[in-house]
Amino acid sequence: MLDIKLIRQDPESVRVALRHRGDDPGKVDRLLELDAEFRALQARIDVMRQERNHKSKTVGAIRTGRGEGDAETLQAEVRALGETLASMEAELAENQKARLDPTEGLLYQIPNVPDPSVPVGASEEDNLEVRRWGEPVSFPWPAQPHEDIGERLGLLSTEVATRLAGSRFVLLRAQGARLERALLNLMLDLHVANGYTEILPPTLANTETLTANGNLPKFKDQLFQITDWPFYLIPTAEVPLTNMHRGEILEAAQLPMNLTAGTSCFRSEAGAAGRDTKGMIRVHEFRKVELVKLVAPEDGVAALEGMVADAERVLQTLELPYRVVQLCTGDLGFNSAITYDLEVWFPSQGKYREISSCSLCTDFQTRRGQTRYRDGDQLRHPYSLNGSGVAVGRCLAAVLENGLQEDGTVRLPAALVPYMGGHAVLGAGV
RNA sequence: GGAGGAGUGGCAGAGCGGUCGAUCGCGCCGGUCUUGAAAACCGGAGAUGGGCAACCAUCCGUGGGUUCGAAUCCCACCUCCUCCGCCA
Repeated sequence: MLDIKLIRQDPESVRVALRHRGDDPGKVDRLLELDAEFRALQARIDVMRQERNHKSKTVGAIRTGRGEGDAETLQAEVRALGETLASMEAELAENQKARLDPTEGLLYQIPNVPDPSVPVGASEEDNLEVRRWGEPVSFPWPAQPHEDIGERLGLLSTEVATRLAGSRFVLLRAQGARLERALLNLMLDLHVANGYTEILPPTLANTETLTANGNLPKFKDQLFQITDWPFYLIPTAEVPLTNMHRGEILEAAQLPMNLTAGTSCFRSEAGAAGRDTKGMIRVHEFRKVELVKLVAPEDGVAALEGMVADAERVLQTLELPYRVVQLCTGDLGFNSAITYDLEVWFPSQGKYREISSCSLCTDFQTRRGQTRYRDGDQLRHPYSLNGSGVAVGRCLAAVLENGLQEDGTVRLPAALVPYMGGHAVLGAGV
C-alpha cells in the first residue's frame, strides 16, 4: 500500500502513475474524499472522548474522596455521551472499511508508483530490451522441444504425471530428476556464496501471510487452497520470505538482509488454458530458487541491479543465452516500482522466454506488512525486493534444448558436471 | 485428541476496577567524568492516528461483553509452554 500522506501531499503524481499503468486515476480522488471525511469525523469523536474520559475520572475522584460534585449526574452524562459516540464510531468503522479493508479498501486498490526511470507504455509490446548475453543457439540440425528430448531420453514423463495428478504436472526420472536437484543445488550454492542466507520455509501459508503479500484477496483464483484447513500452497517463496519479519522492528545493522530459498511453487494457472500446454514451461507445481532483499531505501536501486546480476550469474554459469528486459509501466506488477525480466533462449520456439523477474517494491510491501527498522531515532519502512534466481523447471528445459547435439544426446554445461556425478552428457548410454 | 499454565513497551518482567500508557532491570540515546573508551553518576526515551503547535485520541494476543470508568472482571477465538495419548 502507498503512504496516505504521499497521496494527500502529491495526489497528482499518483494520478499520473495510475494513468501510466492503464488504471483509473479517479481512485485517488475517491480516496481523498473518504480521507477528508475520516479526519473530520475522527476529530469530532476525539473531542467527545476527551469529555467522557474527563467526566469519568471526576466520578472516580469523587468516589475516592478526592473531588467535589454530584457523581450520579456525571454518570448519567457519560452514559449519554457513550450512546452518541457509539453511532459515530459505527460511522467511523464504515469509513475505515471503505479505505483500509484488504478486500474492498480503496487504499489497497492503488498500485505502487512506478519509478521515474520506467518507460511509459501500455503492454509488454512497450517493454525495453536492456542487454543480451550469449549467442542464440542455431543448430545445423533441427531443434527439439524439451519435452520431446526429455521423453526420448527417459528423463521426464507427462503421461505418468497426468495419471498421478492430472494435466499440467510433470514427473522427472533418473538423470532428469537428478538434473532438477543439481540445478537447484547449484543455484543455492551460488547465491549463498554471494552473501544470501539460505532459508527453507513452509510451503503452506496462512491467510494473513498471503494477504500481506497481496496475493489475497485479489488473486485467490491463482492459489491452491487446502480443503477444511486455513492454508494455501505458496505460489512462490517470495510469500514466506517477505513475511518473515512482518510486524517487526528491525535494527539497522540487520540490513541489508539477503535471503534465498529453493522451494516448490504451486499455481492454479487459471486463465492460462491453451497456453504452454506441453512440457515444463507452465505447470501447477515447479521448483524455484527465490531471492529476497530488505534494504535501506537509499540502497534500493543499487540492490535491484545487484539482484539482477545475481540472477544473470546463474544463466551465465549454465552457459544459457538470455536477454534482460525492463518492463514498461503498463506491464508492471501491482507491488513493483521497477521490474527487470530475464528471458532465456528456447531454440525450439526460436524466442526468449521469461525465466526470472526481479522487482523493486520500494516500501509498498513493507508498509502493508508493517516491517520497519530503526534508523537513528526514527522508524522507517525498508525497501523490499524479490526476484527469481531462477525458475528451476524452465531452466532444466532450457538446458535440454540448448545442449542438444546432433546425435540426440544433451551436452551439459561444465558447471553442472560435478553436480551430476561426473556425467557431462545426457542420453549417452545412461 | 485429553489435562493444566501463560500471552504487557527492543528484551526481561511487575501490575489484577479509578493519579496506569503502565514499577524495576537489561539494552538504547544525551550529558558529567576521562587523552579516548569502560565503569560510575545525572537525565531522556513506547507505537499509531489527528493537529503548524500546545495538545488530544487510540493501543497491555484478537474479537465481543459488563461498568460512569477495564491491562485488571466475564465470554469466545488465536498462539505459545508443560504433562499424557498418538505418529513420523
